[in-house]
Amino acid sequence: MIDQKLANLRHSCAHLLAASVLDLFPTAKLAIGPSIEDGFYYDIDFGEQKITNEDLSKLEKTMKGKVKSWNSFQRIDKSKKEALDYFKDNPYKSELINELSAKGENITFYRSGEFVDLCRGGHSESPSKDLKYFKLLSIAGAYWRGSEKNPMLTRIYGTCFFNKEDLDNHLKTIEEAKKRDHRKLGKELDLFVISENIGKGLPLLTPKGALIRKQILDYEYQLEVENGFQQVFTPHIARSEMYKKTGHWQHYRDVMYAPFGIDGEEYVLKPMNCPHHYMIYSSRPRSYKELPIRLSEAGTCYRFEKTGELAGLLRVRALSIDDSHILMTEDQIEDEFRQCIDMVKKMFKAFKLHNFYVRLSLSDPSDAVKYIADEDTWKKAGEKLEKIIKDNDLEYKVGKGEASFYGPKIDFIVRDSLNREWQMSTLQLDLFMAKRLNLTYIDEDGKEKHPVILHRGLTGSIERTLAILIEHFAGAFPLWLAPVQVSILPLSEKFADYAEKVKKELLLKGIRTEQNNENKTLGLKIREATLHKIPYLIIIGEKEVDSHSISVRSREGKNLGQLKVSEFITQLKTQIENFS
RNA sequence: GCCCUUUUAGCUCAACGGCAGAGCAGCGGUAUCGUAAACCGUAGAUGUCAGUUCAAUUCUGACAAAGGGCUCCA
Repeated sequence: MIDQKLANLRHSCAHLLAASVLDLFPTAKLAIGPSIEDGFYYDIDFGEQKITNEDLSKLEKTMKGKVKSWNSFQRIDKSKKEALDYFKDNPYKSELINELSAKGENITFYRSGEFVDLCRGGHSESPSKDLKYFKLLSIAGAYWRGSEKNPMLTRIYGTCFFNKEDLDNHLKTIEEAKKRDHRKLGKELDLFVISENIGKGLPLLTPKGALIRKQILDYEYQLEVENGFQQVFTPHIARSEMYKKTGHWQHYRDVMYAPFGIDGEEYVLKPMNCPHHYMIYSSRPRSYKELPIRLSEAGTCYRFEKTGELAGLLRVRALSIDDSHILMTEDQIEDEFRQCIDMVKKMFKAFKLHNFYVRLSLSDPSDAVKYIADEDTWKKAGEKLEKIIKDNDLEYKVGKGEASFYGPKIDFIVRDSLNREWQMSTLQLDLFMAKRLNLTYIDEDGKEKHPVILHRGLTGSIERTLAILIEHFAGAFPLWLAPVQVSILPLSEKFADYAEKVKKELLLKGIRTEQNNENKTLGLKIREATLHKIPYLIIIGEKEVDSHSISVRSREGKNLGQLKVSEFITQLKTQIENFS
């Protein structure tokens, strides 16, 4: 958590920015300027004027000059009328004032130097002394009050610290983080490409990228087998009619691609796997004895994401969801959730992802059109999930309005290299769909009942997971995930034959091995392999050939000395098997 | 989709409105080498389409793609 003093400093810096903006752009209209996790921003309506990055340094200069006369922030209480009068030309402030007054809250202004702004307070006590180490970072667009129906304001982001060292460190951290950006590493390590000819948001996995994907899926498959899941396989399209029945047509239409005709029937690309799995369930009568049925598939889905939303592998238009649908009786809910939570925890441990949090995603009753209407069922489902979270000792935040249209969910959120949050695992409780599609089972009393459905995404999206893992490991994947595990570097062509023999031995034992016979110096070969983050290098020269051994070097630069091939294989195997 | 920014060779970067230049990678050779860059040679580019101009990589506009945000979301 950010301490209040720093937040106050940053908010004060937002005031300073706003005052300087008015100096340089007198007709600009201020909206709001809060402090945020890594700094602050101010949203401003510049009207017809355009502001560019060059203006940021001008603004910084003005801020540096202005702050010298800012000795304090003084509170000024105003009546609604006085306040509205002061901001009569500013629709944003007026809107805020009217709202505050409607809620019966006090209306306070704060003065610093000659600048006065509507503000609830929380400032630096001596701005002229403390407010020195700041930087304006970027210009962005942001809709007033976050709604795309409102006008777009210009948002200026900045950051601020109490001393130069903290500021420099922060800026350095941002630079460092850019180096582990999965798009940059994806190119450098040859893991995936996005071709303009194929289309945006449609990543192509290269052999190395595809290998990591396979490793992830193989791991999950093993985990699922241990937990009683069964794999299915389903096509990428389905009749539009199906989605009209599920309600996706009404609630999900804007991310589905336009339908196309086959034999006079209307079809769409599937935006999720649920209906396909349900139809497997309903293909024959089900007994309560069969439940829970856990169907699973890494299914590729197609979603229309707006251009501006696409981001490397983190947000794509064709995504593979490691999707499962568990159909069960009501009294199996707790056990199934517990099992899935354990699987998620285990998987996160295998990926060494420790920095994640849990979000209980509920509906937002004020946005009723977004959800299937039935308040009682929603309430019941939400309470059930909250209890499950508590029973499993998970710390959580509540995400109002984050639910799926068919039910609340437990989401697992991780961060990327730029500290942005991304949802990975998701466990969704669905008390609606079985009834709606008339999915049934015969219970012990001989009566037909509707199963409860748990939608489970283990990583959520394989593409996103790949991106998160690339950034998390900075490309240096643990041995079990590394696309190339060992590279053999013969000192010269003379040793290529012996190297070939060693390579065969490793390949035979399932170690992913490459051999670099290029006519290059050893130093260069080591450099290249290290830059490609290959976990182990085997160096072969006269010594090794003579003693029937190999020399091993790790990607960290450690010389592990000379050993027998069989010893090395044993070491690798142990490491691979005990990764989690 | 919207706001801001960017686009020069496979990659990283140069070039006042006046002949587009380098390093690495590639290709052809030479050296047969002991733990992060051997040496010589060679080929390769201004995102697309308009406009202004005697002259455009450079200025203007449209389009495309990419990046940072907003909205949305796995």
